[in-house]
Amino acid sequence: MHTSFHRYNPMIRKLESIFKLTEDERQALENLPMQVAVIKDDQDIVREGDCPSRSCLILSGFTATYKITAGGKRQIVAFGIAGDIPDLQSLHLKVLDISLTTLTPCQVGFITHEALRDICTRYPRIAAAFWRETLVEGAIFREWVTNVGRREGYNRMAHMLCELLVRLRVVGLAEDHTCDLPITQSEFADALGVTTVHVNRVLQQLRADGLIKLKGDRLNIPDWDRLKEAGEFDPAYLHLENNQAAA
Amino acid sequence: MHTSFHRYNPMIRKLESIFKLTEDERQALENLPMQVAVIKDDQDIVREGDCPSRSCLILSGFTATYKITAGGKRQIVAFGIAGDIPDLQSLHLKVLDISLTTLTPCQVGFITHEALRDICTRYPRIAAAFWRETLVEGAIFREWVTNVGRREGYNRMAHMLCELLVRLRVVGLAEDHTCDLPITQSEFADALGVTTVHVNRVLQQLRADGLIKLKGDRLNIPDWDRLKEAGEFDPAYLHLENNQAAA
DNA sequence: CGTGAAATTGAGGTAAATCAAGAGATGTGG
DNA sequence: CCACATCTCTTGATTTACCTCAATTTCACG
Repeated sequence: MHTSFHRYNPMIRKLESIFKLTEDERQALENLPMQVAVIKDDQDIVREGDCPSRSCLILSGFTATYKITAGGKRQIVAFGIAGDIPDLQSLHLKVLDISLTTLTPCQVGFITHEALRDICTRYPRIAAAFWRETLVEGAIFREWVTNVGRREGYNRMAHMLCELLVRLRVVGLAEDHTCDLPITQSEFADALGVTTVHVNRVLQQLRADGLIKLKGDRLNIPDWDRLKEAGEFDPAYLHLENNQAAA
Repeated sequence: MHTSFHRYNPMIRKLESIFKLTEDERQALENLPMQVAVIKDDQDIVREGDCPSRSCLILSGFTATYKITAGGKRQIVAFGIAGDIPDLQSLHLKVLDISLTTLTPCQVGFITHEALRDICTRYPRIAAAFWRETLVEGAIFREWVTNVGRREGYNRMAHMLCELLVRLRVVGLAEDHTCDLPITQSEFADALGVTTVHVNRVLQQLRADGLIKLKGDRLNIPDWDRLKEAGEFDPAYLHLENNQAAA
């Protein structure tokens, strides 16, 4: 079925960059029952405290996984892009400890936990691949702790931009050193643990230093090596194995 | 076998607080081949970049999972206590993105990935339980990002102490509101993304406010409610389900 | 009882927060 | 198509939480 192949493209593409799927496994993934929905921007998909019975595959658009502190501040703990399943954890953790929102209009596919459990039982390698996905997600969290805990604003932002570009490359959403990046400065602030004002100043500095060109939703990185250096960025934690996107 | 039961106690105890293990499953866990080792304090168990062929179950003692930035700063991204398998990720992620060190003398059990894969194949519920463990670990990382990104030193430290106490309770290493906590101020600093000096000042403030008593390795929390409030601590992210330790 | 690690204290400096205001964008409805 | 609201970005002035540097004191322990 061409349509269903197309739908799953970003996730399958990501899995195939690590595992060689058998024809059977690929078929099983393509035929996973999925309810596709189009969601406006700034809409919560699930909320902290929910007990969802399905998980959400991002087909297009950007999402943010976030928490609100008792003091009312928002911390974004992850950005989601095409191919990600940001709440896959809910397959094994009953109550959600995070909220998930769209940053842009998104096309998402809801897959029931039942269907996911079923495919995991029948295809242990797919189960391992999903497990692995959540482990990579964990590795990214570790890097974020380090980024927020031990780097200054300037380098922190540089690191974030490096990560986003590489992840977008993996799913074919970046050509070379350019990509669409519809994330506002205030959203970056919530992800980096700084204020909007500071994000603004740091971005200006990065521009002035010739490390990035950022205009509207469009990011271009004229000097990848220097940006990587500024962000102390080593893509090893993304566990892309031999994927060229890391280069 | 009494000895092997004893060895696995902390991990099995943790799993059983969530899953009801069948006799079969419990036997399989107790019989997991494990190479027990005693390790001095401040010894790396594995290092970033390693490709280990086994994972490490902590039987006793405290460990830290950390990264070193290009600038030479250390960020601790997790504390490990009895029952944890801090490098279980290496089962599916070939290259380690973190280093693991002992903070105190530790008794650890090395379990080969082969043995782990084998038990996961034969007991899918155990596979799910291990997967779940790594998901809870991920949830803790998310909370740490939030803690470091959005709370001030004082509240950040309060939060950390709350988390440690609850986790120690789960494995029976805390009575009521008291526990052994052999973590130095400089280690707390590396975990919280602040300096040792600042940790010291913040701890003094917490003591002065009557929220904690901390003398040497011994932590006592005279006013749990106020400490929780200061740390904005809600144990939901630890996903303890009905475990009393969360109370 | 000495010795090194851990904890503590003080003084001065800085990255980033806060507060406040304005300038572009972008979109909506009349 | 313009008026108006709203969101995002930008800039400046001031404040502060935390850092840096540098001693000193306390403590654990062989």
